[in-house]
Amino acid sequence: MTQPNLAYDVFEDRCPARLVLDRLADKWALLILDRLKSGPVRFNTLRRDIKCISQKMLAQTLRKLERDGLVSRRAFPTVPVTVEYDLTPLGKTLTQTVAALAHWAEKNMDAVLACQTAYDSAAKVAEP
Amino acid sequence: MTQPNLAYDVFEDRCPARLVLDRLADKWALLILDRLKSGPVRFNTLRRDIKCISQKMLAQTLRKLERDGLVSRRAFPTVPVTVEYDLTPLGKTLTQTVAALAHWAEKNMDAVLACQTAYDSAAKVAEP
DNA sequence: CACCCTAAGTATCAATTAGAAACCAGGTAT
DNA sequence: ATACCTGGTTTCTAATTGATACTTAGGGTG
Repeated sequence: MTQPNLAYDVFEDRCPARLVLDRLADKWALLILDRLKSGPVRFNTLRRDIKCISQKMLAQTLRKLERDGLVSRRAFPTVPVTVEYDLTPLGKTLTQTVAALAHWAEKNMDAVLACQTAYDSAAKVAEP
Repeated sequence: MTQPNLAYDVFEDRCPARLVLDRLADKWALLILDRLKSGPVRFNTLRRDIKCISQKMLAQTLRKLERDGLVSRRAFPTVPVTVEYDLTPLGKTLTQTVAALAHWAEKNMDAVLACQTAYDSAAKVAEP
């Protein structure tokens, strides 16, 4: 696993791949990408569906994802204005992976929770 | 895609799956998990390999991953003390997915960078 | 006309979090 | 004695987040 075949390496600080991973390593970004996997969604629908995301973080994260070419924005001159967000082809190449992460979280949540409880009670015993 | 078959849903705010995703949606956690995929690694090796991670964030993230049952810690009474971190069986079920994310970043970095440049120059034109 | 409604955002400010750097324990080597 | 090793913790500052309010542009109602 120590084969730097690719020119890029997420472990390198200067490597732009690190920046890209950093963008992906974001709760809201992952949830947005996952929510968009089945087709275009409007701003306020995202806001409603991704519980407790603030308007600010939604707008901010969408803008970043758009800048990165993962999400596209289309505004329709309806009234009030309609704005649709969708995955770009590049964004679509991520859906599998993002969905896998979200799915892992849902599937293994119980195990993680149990580990946390065990860890915490062990710590309580050790540290009187 | 609107089938809440699982009892848990990352889109729900109260759902613990959200907490788990939140832990995974972290730059340092992903890099640590990825670095550990090929076997146990010592603290300072992690620190050296994951460029520019601070001691504080490394210790903090390792502690969280340990609490979540994804990473195990073993201290050997050598001198100076040796501490090895390793993936737990639960942690190992994540390696595929995490590696896929890291790999995606490395593979698609150029495309993302190009999109960013295009986005920025378009913005510069639109906003004089 | 005045008033309130919607969608899709910004602006503002407090609170949380990350990062940089120093410090610590406990032991070895010089 | 002094300096150095590992594996941390503490402290302080800078950046990010979250909560809340405001904006813009138009439309419907009384």
